[in-house]
Amino acid sequence: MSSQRHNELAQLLAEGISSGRFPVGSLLPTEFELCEQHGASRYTVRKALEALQEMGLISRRKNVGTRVEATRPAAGFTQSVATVDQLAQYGAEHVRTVRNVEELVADLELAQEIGCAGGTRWLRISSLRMDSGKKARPIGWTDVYVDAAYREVGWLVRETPHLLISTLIETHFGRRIARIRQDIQATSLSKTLATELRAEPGSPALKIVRHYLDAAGEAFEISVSIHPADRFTFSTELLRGKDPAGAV
Amino acid sequence: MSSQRHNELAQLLAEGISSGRFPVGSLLPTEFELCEQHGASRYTVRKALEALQEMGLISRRKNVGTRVEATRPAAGFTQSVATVDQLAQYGAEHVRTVRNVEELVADLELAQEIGCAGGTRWLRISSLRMDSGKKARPIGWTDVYVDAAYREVGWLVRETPHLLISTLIETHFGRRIARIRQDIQATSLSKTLATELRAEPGSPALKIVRHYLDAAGEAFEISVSIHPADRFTFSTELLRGKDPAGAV
DNA sequence: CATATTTATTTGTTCGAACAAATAGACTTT
DNA sequence: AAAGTCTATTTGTTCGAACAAATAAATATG
Repeated sequence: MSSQRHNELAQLLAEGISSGRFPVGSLLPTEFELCEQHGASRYTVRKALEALQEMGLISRRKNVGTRVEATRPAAGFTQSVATVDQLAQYGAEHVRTVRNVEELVADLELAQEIGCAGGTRWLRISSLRMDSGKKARPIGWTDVYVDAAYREVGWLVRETPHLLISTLIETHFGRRIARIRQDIQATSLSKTLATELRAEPGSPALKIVRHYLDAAGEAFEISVSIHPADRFTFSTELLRGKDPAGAV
Repeated sequence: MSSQRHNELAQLLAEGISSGRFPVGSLLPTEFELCEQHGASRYTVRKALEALQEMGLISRRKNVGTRVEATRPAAGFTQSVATVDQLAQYGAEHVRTVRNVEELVADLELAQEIGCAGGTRWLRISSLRMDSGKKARPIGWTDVYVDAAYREVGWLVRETPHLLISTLIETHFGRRIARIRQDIQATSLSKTLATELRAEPGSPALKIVRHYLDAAGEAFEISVSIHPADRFTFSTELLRGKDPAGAV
């Protein structure tokens, strides 16, 4: 599999670095020396060094050489989400069915659950997430708490069952999401929710709480989603970033 | 600055892609064709394609060619994780206690659970995650499946209870993580796990499955973590990126 | 007709060679 | 001694060539 020459070499060197044979701050042998020492072409040597460089283990400068920077990779991974829909993992095939819209004041229990100040006013929009088609059971229940100033979305929301509420607020009120905080927990289904979702009471479920924050850090929308365990998986893909600009 | 041949070529091709001249899903000219068309060596062409590949604009397969995957590099909201530790949300205050190391062949059930091919060989390292201090109950159980080729980590792992196994593999074997896929589900605790974790059997728990993939997309490590609902919340913060390339 | 087998195509890996660009260190000049 | 110049060294870029590995498509085989 990975027994290509440059992979082997990279591994060898990485080992030498982590073992301390090539201490941080010291210089590795030059490319040509490495060629001789390992009987490899310069291409192979360079490809191996390239890998170490991407891991952030070494840096290189002309007429200086290859300097050891770290004993182990500390590179960054990033998740990239193009749209908020994508974050919520609701595609066009998922539709919202609004079950209840209600204005309320956060008591202590609610404040605790969604992490807001007690006594604040919210519009709560409760809805089922359906797998657009058919008779299938819903994939989740969502309570969206919207800053009471935007109570008009309570109307809009029924007309556009495929749009996310956060999108509605962004487009209709111009309040731009700057940051989203997302907490994922396991929980078990309450009796009332279980009947709505046609699932077993007490069975395990995924609970996702999202805070939509503006640039000032104020949460103007908070959503709480409950998904029965067998109907929803939250998937994330993290990619390693380049950052050739040099190390931290 | 970037007037190297391969940089120019990369830019040219990226432009062709975003303009629609090379639509998503279509195939780019073959390497040799690009050589002729642009009077460049194959090395130069490949280096340009490499760059596009890292941007996620293209994918490549032998005897198929170079397929256009996206018109522009993904942007929008990004989560940034500096280290793999951070992703796992294990800080220095969390320590691993290895409970079992075992080599096994994936049967259908396991293949299903961790999403690998049936019949593949793995080394399974089972451990408890402790809140470094004290008498507190463990925060989770982790089964790490490592490509059987790296069975030696079975030893290393006991000597360095604070290092993540993925880090061990990167430094000792030079196999670089390019991508991490993470699936989060709700589940309920089995009897055996419940006793290990000193929790109620059948109580809800968070199950996190991570695939550590190399550049070729092959998973060389898979971890399955189980956290009792009340002891662990998975938190994520997404920031809106700039993306001057134009909006969504 | 279904199943191996072969073949052609395309990307992946490796080599050897040459010149370019940067720069540390030695050398020269003022 | 300070400033500029040269030079040797080291990484960076580019070329040309050859073979390996994967695999889609064509062909042969049962």
